Amino acid sequence: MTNFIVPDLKITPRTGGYARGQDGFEHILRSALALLVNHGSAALTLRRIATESGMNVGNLNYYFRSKEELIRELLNAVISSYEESFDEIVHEAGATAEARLENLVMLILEDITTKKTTRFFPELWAMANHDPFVYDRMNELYDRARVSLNELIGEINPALPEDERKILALFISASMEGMTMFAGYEKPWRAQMPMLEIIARRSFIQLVSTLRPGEIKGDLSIGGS
Amino acid sequence: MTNFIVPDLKITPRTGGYARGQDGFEHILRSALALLVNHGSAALTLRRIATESGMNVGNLNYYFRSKEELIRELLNAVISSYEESFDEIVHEAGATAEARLENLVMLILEDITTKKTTRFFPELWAMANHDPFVYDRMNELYDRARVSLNELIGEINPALPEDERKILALFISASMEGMTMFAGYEKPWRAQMPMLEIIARRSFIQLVSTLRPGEIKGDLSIGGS
DNA sequence: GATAATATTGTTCACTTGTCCAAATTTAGT
DNA sequence: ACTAAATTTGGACAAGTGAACAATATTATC
Repeated sequence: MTNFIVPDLKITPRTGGYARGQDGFEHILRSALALLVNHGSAALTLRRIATESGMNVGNLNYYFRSKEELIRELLNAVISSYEESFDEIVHEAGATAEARLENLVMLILEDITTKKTTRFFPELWAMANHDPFVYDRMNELYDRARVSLNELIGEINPALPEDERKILALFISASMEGMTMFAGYEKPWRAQMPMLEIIARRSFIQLVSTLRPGEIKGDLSIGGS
Repeated sequence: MTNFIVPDLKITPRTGGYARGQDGFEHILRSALALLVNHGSAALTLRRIATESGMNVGNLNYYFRSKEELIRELLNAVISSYEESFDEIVHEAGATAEARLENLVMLILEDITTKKTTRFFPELWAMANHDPFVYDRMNELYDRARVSLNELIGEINPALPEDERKILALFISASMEGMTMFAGYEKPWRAQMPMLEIIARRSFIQLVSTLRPGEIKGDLSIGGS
C-alpha cells in the first residue's frame, strides 16, 4: 500500500516469432526507455539504442519498420503500463471515499518522485505538443486516470452534476502533475513532497466535499469582490 | 487587467557593434523561438533557424559561438521576460490580499492558455531534466515567480511561519503549471479554463486562509482515519 | 539432423548535422 | 570618398543520421 510501483513497460506479445524475438523486442524498448529517461529525447537515435541493447543497428530495422514506429511502441508500452496500474489502484480497498481519495493522491504523488515518471512525462508533454499520435495517446491515458477520481468525487459529493465532477477531477489531476518539475526525482523540493502530500490531501478533500452545484459555472466567488 | 501579455523575449543589448547587429541578434532568437514553439526542439537546427531568419548558416556562428550558446541565450531571453513581467504584476494595485491573490491566479492561468507558454514550458521542463544550466535557470524563474505569492500568503495568514508559507506557495504555483498540458493552447480542456480558474481561486484562498501553523508538518489530517 | 522460419550481422546509401574559414559586403565615423 | 570595424556570404569539412540490403547465424519442428 505504501509502495506502489508502476512497471516500466506493458508489452503485448507479438504474434508468431520465436521466444528470442520477443526478448529482443522487449530489450530494445527497455534500452530506448533507459536512454530517454537518462539522456532525453535527443539521445534517442537508432545507433545509441542499438549500442545500449548490444545489438546491431540493422536489427532494429528488423523489429521496427522505422524509428517513428519504435518510439510509438515505446510510448505506448509505457502508457499502457500506467493504465493497467491505475485500474488496479481503483480496486484497492479503503474505508470511506475520503480515505480512498487520500490514498489515490498519495500513490500518484509518490509515483511522481520516481526517476522514470519525473523524466518520462515532461518528454511526453513536449512531444504531445507537436505529434498528434502522442497527443491522442496521452489524453487517453489521463482520461482513464481520472475515471477513479471521478467516481470518488461522486461518492463524496453526490449533489455535484457529472460535468462539474469531471472538471473537478481534472483540476485535481493537473495539480498533482504540476508537482513533477518541482518535487520530482532530484528536484529542489523533493524532500518536501511529504508536506506537499498533506497539503494536497487536505485541499482536495475540502474542495470536493464543499463545492456546491453550479458554483463553478457562474463567477459568484465566495470571498471575492 | 484582463489581458496581461508577457513579451516573447527580453534581450540585454550587446556591447559594441552596429544597430544591424543588434537587429540580427534579436531576429535570430525570435526565429528560434518560433521554431521551438511551432515545431518543437527537434526543429531547432542551425539550418532551420537560418532559413527561418533569412540568413546564412555561417552567420549564426558569427553571433553565437555554438548551437548550445544560441539555445542558452534563447532560453535566457524568454525566461528573463517572464521574470520582468512577474515583477510588474506584483505591483498591480488590488483591494484586499485575497483579491490580489485571485488576480495573480487569473493572470497566470490566462497566460498558460497562450500558445507560446503552452508550447515553451514543456520543452523547458524536459530540457531541465538533462541540462544543468536549464535546470538552474528554470528554478531561478520559479523562485522569483513565487515571491509575490509568498507575500500574499503572509498577508492573508500571518500566523503561518515562513517555511510553511514557501511550501504552500510552491503547491499553488505547481498546481497552476499542471494545467498547461490539459487546458493550455489547443488542449482538450481549453474551453473549461474559466471554470478551472474559479476552482483554483476558491481552493487556493480557502487553503491559504485556513491552514494552521504546524499542520503541514505532522500527519494529523483533518478528515482522515 | 534436415529444413524452413526467424533473427542477426555487416555494410552501403543518400542526407543532415554543427563547425569552421576566407572572401565579399555593409556600416558608421572621418 | 576613405577607412576600419562589423556583418554576411557561400562553401567546405568530418561526423552522425535513418534506411536499406544481401549474407550469415540461430531457432523450433519434423
